[in-house]
Amino acid sequence: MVEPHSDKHRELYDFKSIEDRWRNFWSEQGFFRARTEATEDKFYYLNMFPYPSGSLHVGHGRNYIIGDVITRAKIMRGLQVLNPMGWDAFGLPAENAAIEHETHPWTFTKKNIEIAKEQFRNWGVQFDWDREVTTCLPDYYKWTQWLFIQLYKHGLAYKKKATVNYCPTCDTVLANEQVVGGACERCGTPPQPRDLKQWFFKITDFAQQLLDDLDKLEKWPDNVIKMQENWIGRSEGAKVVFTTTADDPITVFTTRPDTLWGATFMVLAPEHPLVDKLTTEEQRDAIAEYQDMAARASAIERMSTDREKTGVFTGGYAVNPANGEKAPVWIADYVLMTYGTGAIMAVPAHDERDYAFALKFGLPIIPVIDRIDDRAKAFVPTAAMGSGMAAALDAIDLPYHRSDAGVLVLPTRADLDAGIDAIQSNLAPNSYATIVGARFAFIFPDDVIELDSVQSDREIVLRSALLTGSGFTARTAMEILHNIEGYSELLCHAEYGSMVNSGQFTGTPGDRAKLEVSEWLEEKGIGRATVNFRLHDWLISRQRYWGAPIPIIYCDQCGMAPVPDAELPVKLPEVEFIGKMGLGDIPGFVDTVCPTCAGPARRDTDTMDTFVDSSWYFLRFINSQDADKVFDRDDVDHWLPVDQYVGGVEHAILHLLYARFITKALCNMGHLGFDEPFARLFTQGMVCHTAYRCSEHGWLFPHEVKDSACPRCGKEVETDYFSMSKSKKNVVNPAKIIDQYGADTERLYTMFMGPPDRDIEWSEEGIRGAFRFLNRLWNLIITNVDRLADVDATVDSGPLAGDGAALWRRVHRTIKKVSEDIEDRFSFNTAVAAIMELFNELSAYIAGDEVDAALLRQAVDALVLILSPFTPFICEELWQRIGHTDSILEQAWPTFNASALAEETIEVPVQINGKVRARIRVARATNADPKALEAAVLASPEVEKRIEGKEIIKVIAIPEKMVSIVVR
RNA sequence: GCCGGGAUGGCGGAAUUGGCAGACGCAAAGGACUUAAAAUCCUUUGAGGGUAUCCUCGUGCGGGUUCAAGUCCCGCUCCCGGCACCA
Repeated sequence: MVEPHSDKHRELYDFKSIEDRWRNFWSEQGFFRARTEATEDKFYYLNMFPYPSGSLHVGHGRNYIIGDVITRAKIMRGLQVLNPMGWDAFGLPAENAAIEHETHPWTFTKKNIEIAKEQFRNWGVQFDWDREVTTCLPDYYKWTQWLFIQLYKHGLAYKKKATVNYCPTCDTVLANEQVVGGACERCGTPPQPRDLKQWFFKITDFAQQLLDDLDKLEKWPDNVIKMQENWIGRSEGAKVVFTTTADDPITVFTTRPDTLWGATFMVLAPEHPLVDKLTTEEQRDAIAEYQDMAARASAIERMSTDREKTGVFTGGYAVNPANGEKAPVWIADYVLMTYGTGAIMAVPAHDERDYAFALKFGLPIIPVIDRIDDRAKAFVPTAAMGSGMAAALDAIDLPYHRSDAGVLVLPTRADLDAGIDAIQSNLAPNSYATIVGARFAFIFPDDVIELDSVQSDREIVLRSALLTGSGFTARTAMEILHNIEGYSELLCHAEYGSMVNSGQFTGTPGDRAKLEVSEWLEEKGIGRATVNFRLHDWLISRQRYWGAPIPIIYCDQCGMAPVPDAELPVKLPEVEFIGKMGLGDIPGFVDTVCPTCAGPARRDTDTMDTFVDSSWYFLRFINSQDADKVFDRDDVDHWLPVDQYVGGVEHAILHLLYARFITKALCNMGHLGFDEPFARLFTQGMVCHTAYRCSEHGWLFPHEVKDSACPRCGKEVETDYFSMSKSKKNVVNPAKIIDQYGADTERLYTMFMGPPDRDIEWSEEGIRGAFRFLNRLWNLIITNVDRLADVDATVDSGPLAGDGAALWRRVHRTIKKVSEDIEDRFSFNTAVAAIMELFNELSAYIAGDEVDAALLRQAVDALVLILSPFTPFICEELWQRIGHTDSILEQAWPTFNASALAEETIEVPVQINGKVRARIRVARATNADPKALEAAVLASPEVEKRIEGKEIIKVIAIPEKMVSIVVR
């Protein structure tokens, strides 16, 4: 380490005064003000804008510091950078806070915005504040309403009935997130379902496009792409129409039209509209009771997947169009009204759920798809073993298991006939055996009955009952088989095998079956191939105050009409205290005049989902100060798509899907020239911290816990890592860190602590490490300011040797690495590590005997420049101290000299029999040529010694990598 | 259940295209400075053995491919996330 001559007078790293000096500098200089009309290469960086809920913690900081690092580097690259910020300010928490404090939601929101802005300033995180948007202000939501009207005019916004959760105690509609554990989050009352007419956006029109265009998003994380795929949930199948005992037919969606012949019953969702018509008088009470229970159960919560199947027979029947069989119609809550048509054809032999249901309620199960693995099992109960059975089975040489209960034979498809023959001819009188898998049959002494139809199912049950006598309870053949040990895995499968027991389609191979049946359905006019999506239309109506009012007017004479553009925005009424009510409860709000006939009319009293506000804000930033139009088409086309979008993975589905949908919709309408809003997406991980919890008194602040005991009851507290949140009392306040160590230290540690896409634990020790590094950096440069004065940074690398040459190479290698890590790899932790390595080498070099002044200058300049995006305050200060007069942001990002990357002599590891045994230095030229490299290595004394007296089998020489020698 | 992602020293993590495992930082131990402590600086630090120059083992587990595997293939275990009775 350097021994500075004037140690006692050395200036200490006074981060407070340094950071105060530069805190306003960058924004005052306008470095972060993007010129909309600029023609240089642009870079639109965007962080997901926050909901202003209170002060931000160090975990939030991670998000914005990433953006600040990237944009500072891009500015130095000479790009026209746009990094705007705004507030996703509508929503429930503000409304709740307003209710709690008896203030207006805006009061709460405004205060939080001020706090957050000050926090950004303290972090040194810069935005183009001239473009700030706040979704709850009329100059923004005017355009949210404009967007609604555009969608309405293009048929993409429509009204229909939907169920909401209504809390009778609070006398208000609850948002889904207000229903916690099946009860109102505030009063604990179970909510009641209520049907209201509500607005929807027709996102399903874009389902296929939203799915297809995921392929375009090459620079999105795979997991987000997958989540969106799952959410859209495309599945290919067919719609099939079943006639019924009521007048109306039942239409079902199935992904397996090839299993139609096995559809032995139908199941409707309890709330399916046809239930009423199909229900017979005898069943009416039972059906009503079940419907009631289902309605309540769905409100209480989705139960786990593996709960027992329940359901009730309606008394009505449908007709299977494939084989004319009567299929009883049931209702059950495992069929969802919200997917497909709300009705299914149940194929119990090839669907686990239908199988369980059929078994429980005694409905016939007929296999119609062959096994693809050819496995089969035949069971002969001990009582059915005739005298010759054992010998006969031995004779055909099949594997079998014997137990007290009987013999379980394992034939393959080829042995089936021989096996059945052997069993049948050796059955004891009045007994039977069974076979399942590649073939389903009951083997009676005088007959073999295949389980191939509902009739044969009945016949089998009758004959078995006769032979068994009293105690026989099975209602179906499959029920008999289900009770035989060892059979269960062969009774139901969902593979695509050849069709069997399916009339003229029997024998159709599995890879064609779906298609051929679909075509046949279409020919017969009883169905057709259909694509179904899990994605539903987007319900945007909210019965709340704190949101953008839906700009629709209802007139008794003229019907429904949008508010004319000139009358936008429809402002939220300014009322003192809102409480739990919606707009309908505010006197005077609904009253308006009809835009068509000027007669009295009513306003829509709902507000829009806050996801609508955030589904287009990235467009508004381009022309946010334009009061006359939402955006300028040319400007928006130039600046978008967003080059880099960064935010939490919790928005991987809804926000990103809605933003993509709105972009596509606006593009279709001709408002935009692009149809994907975000070219590149990055989702950062959360910052976790220890949280303390007492089983009795809940979450505790760390300072409350002494000797891991609860301060109130003395009980031992549980500790675990959780992402920082106020409710878990484990947030780290950046103000405290900044006060103690400075913003640069927080920034450096935040970027250094781990890969940015992963969750990570905040560590107090880590912070001190970052602080120590900045102190070392400060001390080294400040104590060497004299040596740097008036030196030109142009290095003549020719005469450099030894440590000098090594440092020179390190400087250039580090520039390359840090550039790639920041701009391409999103690997800030390794960029910081590389800078630390450069610093360590620089320190050692300075402490040495010979110091090349130009090299020192170049190294220090480069170090300060490439570190500056991470720690802008200290770097800006040092930059001035070492004699520069311009701001760092006016400097070009340093470039590396390619010739500096390669060393003159390179150390080549030598493996002998797979283990590294030596390292040989060879010249660069030698290393480039495999032959020369091999020769040089074999000739080296160290290697010679190692392989002496051994036979060389093989030598692999890979230039730039290593040499591997195989000896014996 | 299905779909993603992950597992590397005491800890956070690095190894970018199959090529020297453990960069960088933290923590710990020893030393220097100090009356002392803190701060700072120096040294050591995957495990085991020889204690020198070196050898053996080692990236969740079990196999495999290869001159060479944290990295590729097959089969598991555990953890995290998403979806979940989706027909």
